[in-house]
Amino acid sequence: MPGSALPSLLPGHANMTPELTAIHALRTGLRRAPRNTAVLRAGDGGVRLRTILEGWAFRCRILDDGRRQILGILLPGDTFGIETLFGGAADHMVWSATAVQYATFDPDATERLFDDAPWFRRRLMRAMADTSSAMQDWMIQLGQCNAEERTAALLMLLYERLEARGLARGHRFRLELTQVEQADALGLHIVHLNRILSRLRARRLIGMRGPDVDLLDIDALSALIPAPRQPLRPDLVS
Amino acid sequence: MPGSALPSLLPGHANMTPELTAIHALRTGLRRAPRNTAVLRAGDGGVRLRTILEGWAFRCRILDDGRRQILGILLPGDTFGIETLFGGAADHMVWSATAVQYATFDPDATERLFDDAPWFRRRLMRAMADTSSAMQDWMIQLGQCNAEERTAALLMLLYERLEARGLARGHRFRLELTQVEQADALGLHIVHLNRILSRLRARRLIGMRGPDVDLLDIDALSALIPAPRQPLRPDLVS
DNA sequence: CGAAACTTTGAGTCGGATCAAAGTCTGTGG
DNA sequence: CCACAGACTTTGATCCGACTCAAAGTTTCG
Repeated sequence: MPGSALPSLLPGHANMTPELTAIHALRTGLRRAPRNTAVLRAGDGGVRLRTILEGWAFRCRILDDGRRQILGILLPGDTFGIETLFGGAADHMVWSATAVQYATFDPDATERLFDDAPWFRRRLMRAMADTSSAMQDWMIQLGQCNAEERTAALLMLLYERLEARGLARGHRFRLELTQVEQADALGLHIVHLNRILSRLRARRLIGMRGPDVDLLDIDALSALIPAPRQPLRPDLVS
Repeated sequence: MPGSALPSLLPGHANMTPELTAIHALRTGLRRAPRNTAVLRAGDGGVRLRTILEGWAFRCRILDDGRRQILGILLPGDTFGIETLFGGAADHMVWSATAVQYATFDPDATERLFDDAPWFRRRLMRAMADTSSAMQDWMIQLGQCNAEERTAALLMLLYERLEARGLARGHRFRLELTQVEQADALGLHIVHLNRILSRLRARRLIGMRGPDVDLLDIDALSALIPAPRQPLRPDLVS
């Protein structure tokens, strides 16, 4: 899906373990970007590890002729730019969907901690693996699912992610993406997405008033989303 | 795209640097799997780092109702199962497209080397980042490109990857995937893929005789594939 | 030689894209 | 506070790319 549940690399103020304190110390800056600006550009070199503190952003790639695919949605608490830690330039761009606040990490201190602290390495690598896994979830949707399935999956996923970090409850949330952006995440044309949303509304599966989404019938929505095939239990096969 | 250009973790016999020798020492086993079997199952726990030595395989996910998306194609030299190094279970399955031979790595020794050798860590993380990047390449194709663009891109990509490791030349290669598999990689129906291939053949862009593919008109094929928008040069923008 | 797997072709349908235009919202400046 | 412009959403009408169903060829392999 667009949007992965990256473990936050930045602590709140409660539950400060030594590790979180160490991560906190890497924070060198707090930046703001207005809506609709590049927060990280493809090709940017150097270490640019960042965590969204407020607002929504998304990772995306753009083709020559302007077609754009949103690769993942970044919510408060999500970290991006991990790939810049290993010498590669950023391979995609991060764009703000709302005004955002994000924390930047000191490149040298981060690299040092990465080299010295096994727990930090594991945490980063785990974050990377999670992002990969989330992209795989979304690839199967893009390749195999129809517009309705994808749309339902996106809405459910965003709610779950927001809910998990206390940014939404009661099956309601504020969807901080325009329909153009949603369509680019889903690989659909806006007009078609709009009709799918109308249909879901007409069937009372969701309610929408402006950016406010209400998942009225979670069961029905879940039923729309195809489940992954349960892997065979490893101990039951050779 | 399905298929990433993973740096090989296994050396040939020429150019043995100390690092490659160290990696070589991690190899504990050589296994064979017939065509059409699971080489790595989703949910498999424990460290299962492996390198394809011979044959083709692919990473994939499957939905309840049988729909399958191929996430990446593994060629000789490609390493998979990196994500199993960080405590997570494998989140997708690896399936053999031909009979394959693959090397397995000793889990404990691998973890030890990972903890002790910065160069090894970087190599693995780089491999992971490359896989991610390749998946992003393919996501934009799945979401934004039509059947012809995707098909041309897949064929070109496979040739380039094979050519880079000396497994193909002269714009010819043996495509070791059935059309069903190609279709599952491209997110297309077989019947439609078959027609796209016929059309490319009729236009003399490609030649196919059985599994043997010949990219007859590289320029025309490249022209079909939309280019990524060049990132703004970082030094030219703020 | 026969069965199973795979490829190819035909005909028809449908989901989603495209083109066009009317509404609605948002923010900005007067 | 209002007016206006630009961005965004919604709806209608039409078209085409891709899917579906069906069946005939072809290859592969036991």
